[in-house]
Amino acid sequence: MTDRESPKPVPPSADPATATPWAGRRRRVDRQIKREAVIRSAARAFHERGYHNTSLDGIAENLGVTKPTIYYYVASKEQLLFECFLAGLEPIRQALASAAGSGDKGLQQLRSVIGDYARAIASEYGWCMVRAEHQDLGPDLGRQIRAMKSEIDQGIRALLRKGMEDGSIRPCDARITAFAIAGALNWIAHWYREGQSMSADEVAALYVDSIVNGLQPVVPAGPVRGPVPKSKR
Amino acid sequence: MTDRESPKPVPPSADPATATPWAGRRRRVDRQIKREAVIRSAARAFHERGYHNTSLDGIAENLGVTKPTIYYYVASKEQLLFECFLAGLEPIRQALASAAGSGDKGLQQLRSVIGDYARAIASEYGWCMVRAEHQDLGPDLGRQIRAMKSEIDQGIRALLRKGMEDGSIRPCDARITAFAIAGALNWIAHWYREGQSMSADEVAALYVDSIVNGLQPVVPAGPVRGPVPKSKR
DNA sequence: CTTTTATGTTACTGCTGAGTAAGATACTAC
DNA sequence: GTAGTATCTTACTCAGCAGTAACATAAAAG
Repeated sequence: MTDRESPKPVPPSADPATATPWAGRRRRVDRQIKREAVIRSAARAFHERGYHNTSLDGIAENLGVTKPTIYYYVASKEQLLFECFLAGLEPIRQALASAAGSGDKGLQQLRSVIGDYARAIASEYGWCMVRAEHQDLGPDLGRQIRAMKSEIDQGIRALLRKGMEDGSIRPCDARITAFAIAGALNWIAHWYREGQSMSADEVAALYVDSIVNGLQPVVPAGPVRGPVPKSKR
Repeated sequence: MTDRESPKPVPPSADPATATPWAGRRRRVDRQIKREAVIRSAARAFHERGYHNTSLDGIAENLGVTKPTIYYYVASKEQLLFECFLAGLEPIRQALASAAGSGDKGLQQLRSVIGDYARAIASEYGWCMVRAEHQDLGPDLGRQIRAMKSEIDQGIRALLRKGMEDGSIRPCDARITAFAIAGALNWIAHWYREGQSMSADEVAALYVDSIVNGLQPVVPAGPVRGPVPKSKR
């Protein structure tokens, strides 16, 4: 057949996104780095073709490697999706944690979380974080994912309630509003592509504005509170 | 129940959701009805287990039938997903069309669309409408789905622009805002389940409120000309 | 009753892709 | 050098499932 001599001609990838630790001849590169490269490559592939339409052979090929190598770094395809999920979730967790650390009012904390959340979803792992389904993972990992998603949800609801208590957020149904906010943000994974017209920061800013201010032409109920620097006045 | 004398006596099967036209002994039932039952059953299964985790054998079993029968009514699994998508999309199309028919201002039209959209997503086909991926369908059907999704998106953007022109909607980025609105609504498919605490109408109303009014404690600048209440502070 | 057609079934095929066993090769340590 | 180990490959197995062929039966038509 077309079986030429196949001494793997490693493609010297220029784009850091396609870069692979298997580029050079060295074999003993930090294991952790290779593992992360596997996860990263998987995340990109899942995002592009969807989890079920992505084969491990394909992921391996993108890395210039064969399938068993994947298994050398990761236990299973499920595990791989799970790791991608974790990578996408982590920044969101941190966003909630750091917001809680500030002494700001509820609305201001929420603004900060929404911005960070938007940037996280726009990242490579955003899609996996949004679309990792418990149905695709065994009962054990499935439960874990559900728990973590719920944790984020509860965090947003808590901020909403806090804002309602301190008067920075108008009274609303915390459950539904949290769903609406998360949904709006999660959807970013469906249309945003890096390197297109808008940067993640720009998207984040517009989302904050959109969610916080809604659609109506409005007048703030009072003088701008809190640490709103140099912009107005 | 309120099931009156119907020309189609399907005695057994209590829950109308699980009802199947293959219940009785009669074979010659309206073909269209059976076809719709297949699509409906598929939609439910896709929603529960995900498209790729659902086998046609399973769908058939739920209907009390075997797989080749499915193929008697539908050309392929892809086609089946496509039909579910169409069933979910149609009400949204109608919502946009009927809103455009009214003489209302942009914001009011959008309110109406958001409500109808929310109800549509909460329906059985909502999940399929949101989650049908062009990657799961061949190039032909994939293109069609993309086109229709884009059509909805453009419809929402048009309403936003209209509202901005007639002053009923504050100035904003139509593209991003449309994405945020659609995302918030689409997410309903991920958490809403019929027969739980909230009806689709209640959800729809809360979504309209949330999207239109945002989070800030505000006072509409619209018809009410009165001074800003000093309730706060 | 006989023929035709609509509707279903049983019993397959064939492919794709996850996961594995066993062995090869390069790196490190001694 | 040689032994030991980390890393990667070739070459499989095996199950699930979309899709099909060929046959069966009920209803309608003549």
